[in-house]
Amino acid sequence: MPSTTVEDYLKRLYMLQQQTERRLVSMGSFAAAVGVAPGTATAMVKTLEDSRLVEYESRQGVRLTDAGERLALHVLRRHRLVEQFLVEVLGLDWSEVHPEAEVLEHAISDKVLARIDELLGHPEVDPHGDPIPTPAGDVADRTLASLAECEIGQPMRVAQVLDQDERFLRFADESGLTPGIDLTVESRDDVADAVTVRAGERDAVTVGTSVAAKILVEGV
Amino acid sequence: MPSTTVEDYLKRLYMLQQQTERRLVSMGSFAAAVGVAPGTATAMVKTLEDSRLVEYESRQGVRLTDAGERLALHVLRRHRLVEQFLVEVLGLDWSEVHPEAEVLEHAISDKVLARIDELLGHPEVDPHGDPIPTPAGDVADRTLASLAECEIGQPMRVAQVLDQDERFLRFADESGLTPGIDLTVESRDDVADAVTVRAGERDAVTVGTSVAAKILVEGV
DNA sequence: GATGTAATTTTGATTAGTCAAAATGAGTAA
DNA sequence: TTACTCATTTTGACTAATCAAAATTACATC
Ligand SMILES: [Mn+2]
Ligand SMILES: [Mn+2]
Ligand SMILES: [Mn+2]
Ligand SMILES: [Mn+2]
Repeated sequence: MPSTTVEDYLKRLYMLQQQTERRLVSMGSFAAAVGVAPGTATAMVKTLEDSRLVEYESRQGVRLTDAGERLALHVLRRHRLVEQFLVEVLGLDWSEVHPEAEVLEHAISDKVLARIDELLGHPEVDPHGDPIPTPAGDVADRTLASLAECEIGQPMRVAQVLDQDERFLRFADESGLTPGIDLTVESRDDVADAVTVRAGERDAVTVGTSVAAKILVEGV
Repeated sequence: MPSTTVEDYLKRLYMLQQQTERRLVSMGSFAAAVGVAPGTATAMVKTLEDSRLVEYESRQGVRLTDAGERLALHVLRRHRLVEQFLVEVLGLDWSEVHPEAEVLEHAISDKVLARIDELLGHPEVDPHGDPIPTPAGDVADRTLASLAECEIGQPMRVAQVLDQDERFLRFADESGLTPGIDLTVESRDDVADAVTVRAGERDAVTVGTSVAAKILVEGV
């Protein structure tokens, strides 16, 4: 029933909300995230408000209602299950599935989604380690540290990579920074703005802090 | 690049053309097949003509150009491969895949399509026995007889079922009239407008001629 | 040839989604 | 207070896709 466009707006809003205090998202950041002109976002937010999918206070910001969040999580579930499917069943590379899923997430029926979920054995995360919401709309919230802040010298395991960019993901792959890989942070240099990690037998890899911040790890 | 709407118009036009002499399709039948008002079809045909996807002579009819046919066959290929995939890989029933494919055919990239094709072992027909166009746009044209006209008493094999309706397909399934099944036409009664067929050990099944005409068979 | 019918095209409107640019307003600095 | 700045909203316009209903036209019939 909701259009592809509406689904994308809601999904974006959900993701933005996760990073804001009081879940309130400014029109400016919303428009930028969706990739439309500010006035377009204002217009769309008003129609979403009419459909009771968001709450909106002029000049204050916008936030999802419960119905809106439910829908957003449903889209997110489709997106991530599709990504996992494309990698596990069709053998695509994790660096190329995001744009595919961005389209397919709007074309998968509940029935097909359920079959995919089954075929994959009800996975909890997608190829990037992003948690897959349950059909009921629950999202596991692990509190993960990033390579930029975790303890030095402790054995860690990569759990999640916070960037869908194709080039970034290929780089992460080549550097052995993919979900499931065990490693330790060898050193951190604030002046050089760099972090050095070692994964098993591999050569140590040094990356800038902004990249380190996108690799989330859990204790092992 | 072409919209979902354009893809559907072209696919429909291709299928209609197959049934007309000189490949010329009247506006009335085109509009009806797509399910829009006559004026809507006229408007769309004009924009398709601007894109050189169809030839159009006012009050005469419309026909695909080579470029239009190429595109139509590409959509048809996606549609049928998706149907086959849904049945073979995800285990959906052949009676329910058509509407799913009607949406998914617009959301599958060339890359994903190639992987699906590979995973399925390059099938030549979809679950209904419809031929799957090659990537180059070639369609195998078998000349099949239907149960309404084939020879009586000869061993035959069901090759294709010409109706995507869910209820019809469930009925065909229950009657054992699915692609691959061997059978013989026992008798044909013009007065009763009925055809009786027997498949292996099963009880004989009698159907009306209009149904018999939708079940295509090949000699075995 | 005149006329009637039915298919087709044209016209006028509508909805969803979008942008550019003008108008507005809330908060900051003076 | 008064001004200024920058985010936000409003306005006016556009495209794709659609429909209902009026106008046109090709064709068959008388
Ligand atoms: Mn999307
Ligand atoms: Mn992902
Ligand atoms: Mn379709
Ligand atoms: Mn089919």
